Order: sequence, then C-alpha cells, then structure tokens
Amino acid sequence: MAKEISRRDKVVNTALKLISNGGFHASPMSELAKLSGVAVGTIYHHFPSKEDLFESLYVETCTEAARALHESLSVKGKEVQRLTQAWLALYGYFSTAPLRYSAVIQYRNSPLYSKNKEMEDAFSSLTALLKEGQKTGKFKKMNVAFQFEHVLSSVFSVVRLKAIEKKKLSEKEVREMADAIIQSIRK
Amino acid sequence: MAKEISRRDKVVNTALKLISNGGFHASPMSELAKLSGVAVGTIYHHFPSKEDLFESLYVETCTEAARALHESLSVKGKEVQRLTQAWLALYGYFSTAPLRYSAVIQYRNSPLYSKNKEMEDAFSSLTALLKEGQKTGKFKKMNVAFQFEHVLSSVFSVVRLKAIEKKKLSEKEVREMADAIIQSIRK
Amino acid sequence: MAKEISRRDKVVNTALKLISNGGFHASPMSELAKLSGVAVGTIYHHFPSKEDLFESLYVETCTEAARALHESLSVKGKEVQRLTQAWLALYGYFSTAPLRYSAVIQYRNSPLYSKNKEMEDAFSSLTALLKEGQKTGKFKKMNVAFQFEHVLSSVFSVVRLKAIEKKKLSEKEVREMADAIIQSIRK
Amino acid sequence: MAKEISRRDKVVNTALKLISNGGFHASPMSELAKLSGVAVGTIYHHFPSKEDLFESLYVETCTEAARALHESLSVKGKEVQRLTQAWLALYGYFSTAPLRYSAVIQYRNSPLYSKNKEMEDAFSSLTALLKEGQKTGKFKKMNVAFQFEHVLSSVFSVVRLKAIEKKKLSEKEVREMADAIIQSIRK
DNA sequence: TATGAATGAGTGTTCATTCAT
DNA sequence: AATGAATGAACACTCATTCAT
Repeated sequence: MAKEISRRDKVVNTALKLISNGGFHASPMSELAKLSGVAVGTIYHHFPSKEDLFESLYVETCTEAARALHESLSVKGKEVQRLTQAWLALYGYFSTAPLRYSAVIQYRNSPLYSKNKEMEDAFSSLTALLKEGQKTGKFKKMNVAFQFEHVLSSVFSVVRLKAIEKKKLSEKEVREMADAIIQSIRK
Repeated sequence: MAKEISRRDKVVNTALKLISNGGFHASPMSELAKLSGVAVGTIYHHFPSKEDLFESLYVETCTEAARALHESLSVKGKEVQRLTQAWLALYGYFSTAPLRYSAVIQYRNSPLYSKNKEMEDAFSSLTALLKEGQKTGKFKKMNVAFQFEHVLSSVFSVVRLKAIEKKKLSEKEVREMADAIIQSIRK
Repeated sequence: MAKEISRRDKVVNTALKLISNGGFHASPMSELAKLSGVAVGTIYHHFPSKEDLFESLYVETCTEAARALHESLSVKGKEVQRLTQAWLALYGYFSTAPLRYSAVIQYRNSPLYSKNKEMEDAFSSLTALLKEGQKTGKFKKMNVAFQFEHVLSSVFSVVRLKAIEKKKLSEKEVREMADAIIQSIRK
Repeated sequence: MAKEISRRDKVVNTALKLISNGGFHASPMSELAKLSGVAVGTIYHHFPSKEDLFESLYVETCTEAARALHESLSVKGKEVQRLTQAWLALYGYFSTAPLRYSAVIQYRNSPLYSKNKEMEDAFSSLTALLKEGQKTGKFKKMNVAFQFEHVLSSVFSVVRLKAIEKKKLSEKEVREMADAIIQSIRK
C-alpha cells in the first residue's frame, strides 16, 4: 500500500523548506521544481503564480493554526485560563512546524502582506476572547489590536528561540513565558 | 549659506523611502538612482553593493536608536523606572522615524540578517539592564534573550500600530502599553 | 432531430474567432479547447498539430471560395463580364465570412505560407480566365501573377473596408470598385 | 576614419533581416542580440519591449517612405502625372528596401496594427492628391480610403513579385502596371 | 474517441554591476 | 568623484504536445 504524495503536496513541502532557508527571492521556481521532482509547468498547474504559491503556504498555515487555536478554546474556563490555553496551543502548533512558522513570518513581513488579513481573520476567536476578557474586567482595558499583536509576537519570539536559534527550553520555562505575557494582559 | 545635501545622503533617504514602500527586491538600483537624482555609478562609489547599502541603513539606524537608548539609560534610577525610560526612548525614536523602522523590520526578517547581530550589540545596555534587574530580584528570572525580544517586539508592535496602520494613540495609551509590558517582566 | 455540432466543427469555429481576434500566436491550444468546450487532447485527435489546424482553416476556406468562384464562372459570357462575376463572387463569399477572410489574410502573411500555394491552385480558374482574356485581346498583356494578385488584393481591400473597418458600402459603390479594378485589366 | 555603426542601428538592421526571414514570433530577442553582436540588455536600453522594437521598424519605414513620397509630389504637374510619380516613388523606395517592405507588410497584418495608423498619416499627401483629383474631376469619385488602399496594395504586389518572388521585371513592365492601376482611378 | 494533468524547452524581460569617459 | 550605456546571467512564466486513464 504505497503512500502516494500528490504533486501539489510535494511542491508545498519543498517550498516550505526553500523559503525557510533562503527566503522567497532566493527560491527560483526552477529549483523548486527540481527539488520537488516535478516539472515547472506542473507547479503552475496547481498555483497561478509564485506569489500565489507562497500566499497559499501562508493561508494554509493560518488555517491549521486556527484549528489548533479553536480546539484549545473549545474547553470552557475562565478567561485567563483560556488565554493561557490559546497561547500554548499556538506555541505548540508553530514549534512543531518550524518551516511553517518561517513562512508565516516572512510573509507577514513582505510587501505581499496587507492585502491579506488571513491571520487576523482566522484568529478572530482570539480577538473575541480578548474583548470578552476586557468586558468582564478580567483583562486590562487596552487597544485590542495591540493586545492581539502582543500575544502573537510573543508566541513567535519563543518559537524563534526554540526552533530557529535552537535554544533548549524546558516546558517549565515556556510556561513561565506564557504566564509573563498573560500577566501583562490580565488585571 | 545653502544647505547642501550630500549625494550619499540623498541616496540613503531615497533608499529608505523605496524599501519602506515595496521592499528590498522591488527597489532596483536604477530607480534608486533616478529618484535620488544621481547616477547609478555614483551609488557604487559610496556603497560597494546593493546589499551593503541596505545593510548600512540597518546599521545606521541601530546606531541612532542605540544612542537614544543610551541617553535614556544615563539617568540613574530604579530598574523598573529605567526600563520604562528605555522602552519609551526606543518607541520615541522609531515612531519619529517610521521609514527607518520599516527598514529595520525588513532587514531583520531577511536572509541577510543573522550574519549581523548589530542590533543586539548596539542594544547591549538593554540586555545589561535586564540581567541586572534579574540579579537584584526586581525582574523575573527568565531567559534574557526572550525578555529582550519581548521588549523590542512590543515597541515595534506599537510603532506599527501608530506609524504604519495610522491608529491614533494617545500618550496615555502608549504609556499604558509600556507599563503592561514591563509588568510582565518585573516581579 | 437535434442539430449536433461535431467537436471538430466546434473547434474550427472557435479557432476562426480566436485567430481573427488576436492572431495565431495569441491563441493557445488550451484556450481554444476551453472555449470550444472540448479537451485539449480532443483537438489533437482531429488535427496533428496547431499549425495543421490553422492550415486547415486556410485550405478549407480556399476550397469554399473556389467553389463560389467556380459557380460564378460556370455562366458563359464575355471575358470582362465573367471577370466581373468572378470578382463579385469572391467579394460575396468573403464579406459573408469575415472570420475566414481574417484567417486567410493572416495565413498568407505568415511564415507558414509559401509552403502552400493552395489559393493559387484553387483559384486556377481565375488565372485561366486572365490568360484567356489576354490571348483573345480583351485584357492587357501583362504579368498574369500580377493581375491575379491585383484582383485578389482588391477584393480583400474592399472586404476589409466593409467587414473589418465597418464602413457602410452600398451595392452600387462596391460595383463601382469592381468596375474600376477591371478597367485596369481590360484593354 | 572608422565607419561607426551605432548599436541601435545594428539591432535595427538585424531585426529587419530576422523578421523578414521568419517573422516576429520566430525572432527571439536572444538571437537578435547575438546576431547583432550586442547584449540583450542593450536592446532593452534602446527599445522598451520587443513589440516596440518592431513597431519602430514600421514607423521608421513609414517615415522614410513618406519622405520619398513627399519629394515625388513636390514636383508640380497634373494630377494623373503626379499620381504616377507617387506610385513610382513608393515602388522605388520599397523595391530598394525589401526587408523594410517585409517588415511593413507583417506589421500591417499583425494584431499590433490598428493601434497605429502611422502609414495613413505619413501618406496623407497621397490621400490629399486623391481627394484633389476627385474634386477637379480627374479621378473617379470613389471612396478615398479604398483608392488609397488600392494604390498602396498594388505597389506592394509588384514589390513582392520583384523582391520576394524574384521575378524579373523590366522597367517597362513596372511602368505598365503603374499605368494600369492609375487608369482604374482616373476618369 | 475523449480527457486533462503533466511535461520542459523556450521566451521576454529584469537588474546588479562594470567601466570608459 | 560622477556619469550612464552596456552587459548577460538569471528569472518567472507560457504553451504545444504527450499519454495514462
């Protein structure tokens, strides 16, 4: 029973590696094709353009991360507890998928971004939680966009330390970081 | 007595605009030359290569920001107070120079980075403050690199909100954000 | 009894539209397939190659035009009268089938041509008429190839005025043009 | 004293050869560069795009032909005589520059055309002559655009016979052809 | 017959860099 | 120092054609 990987998936996987290595502009379609074991035309059969391909990486990743986030928030609990779960869920997802972390970071800091608020949309349940916490008085009253950015960028900072800079981080340390962030949000 | 702007400075200023607009790869040297009112060859008299030019932007900016940071830290005071001053100094610098903020963000997320720890070095006084605060028990004991990233990325988040996304932020709001961040660091 | 259009005919009709619009090189087989409601492979079942397909358009059209020409020449009469009939027959055919006119013009001015003297062959009865007229002294003695070209290109000029440039031309005007041309051929 | 041919002229000359041979689409820029002894980038330094380059060929040629036309019409005379001179001038120009003839024909039958009425404009003195002749009663009253096309296409037919199909044509024969055409225009 | 995913050679164009003036 | 014409490797993308189903 052969494990068939679709050509599209081969391309996606190779693209994640390439972009994580040298970035969008250091990743020619020809090389992507070669490393994927696929013809150039085949890539264009699945993605209309290079930009689209890399946008797909971003959107797909947002969707996956949003699913992890959603599951973590499905458990009932107090706001602080739920925020902790959310933070850990996002951290869990991205530290397990460092290539996707890389792709997301690059996309969000590229000129392609801003057309695309996928992440903000996908993570709307996080925004909702923040608003709710502010309303119930559990969280500080503060610009929600800022709090959102704050949570997200702290997750990314830790993922970077662990997955990119290869720092050893114990579970306890990670948990402390999460708590520190959340402390800056709760009242 | 006319205020002569050196050709080098013209180039630097135009480069900041260009990179802020479309990014490194969307900023051809030929256009940089044209918009600067300078010949292509002239740019190469001042900078050995395109990469070098954009690295210079980064290094220069780090140096300027470091100066602002240094001044803010020259005032004696308790660790928490000094950290607040440091945060506000960095915020002050970057929110006044949004093009340079843009250049720094892009550089730090480009493959050119990592050769270049300019910012960490330039901001060593911030790292020193964090270590000191941990030692004296004022700050939470925690991975210093993470705390550093955390401070920096929070500054950048707020600058982005204000300078890029054009959100109106009162001084009071900014101060609250700073306090929130610092609360997550202090004991 | 439904009027079934064969796939081949669908392709031919679409090809005529496409080539008339943007020309041979702006008409990819993939688009031809899509607009025809047919798979790419199906086109290749009916035509060995793209060049062949467009050559078929030309040859088919020549054949149809030759039939019209032939019918007009089957009526007996004096050379001048018959030439007039021939001119009007060709004009009639092409002004009714402007897409085919377009295809013929393009083919005749493409590098594919010259392998293919289909039109000269198909229109041999016109050449024969010209030769006959010269022999009987009704037409000027003159290079027959030139006279042939002359007649044909005048037909095409008028078709172009009417069908492509949408000039309103009365039957009387067209007749005058025909007469003018023929006057330059007759003695 | 070396005869310096500018790079631009080298490109133009090679382009005329190439397009005359296999047409626009069979003439890659890379080959054009190689045969011109010039770098690809250099072509783009002088022409914004391939289409522009070939349009330039057309426009330049129209301008040159218009000059020849203009000179021939500067001589005073009766309308018929002047029309003859005009016809012969155009014939003279194009039969001496068969590559340019080829380029013009191809351009006029390509989808690029129609944006560009250069030839009609450049040859406005011919149109003017035709109108004048109709007004003074020397020429048949007839659609001027048609008469224009008629004159032009007859010139092209003869050039084609001579320059492309290598038919030997004596001066006398050419003159007879000219006369025949003009006979179909004069009253 | 019919399909359309897959192929990959080929093309127009860009742009960092050089160097003669 | 300053200029900008010239260079050519590199790239994204196209599209005629094939072939397994």
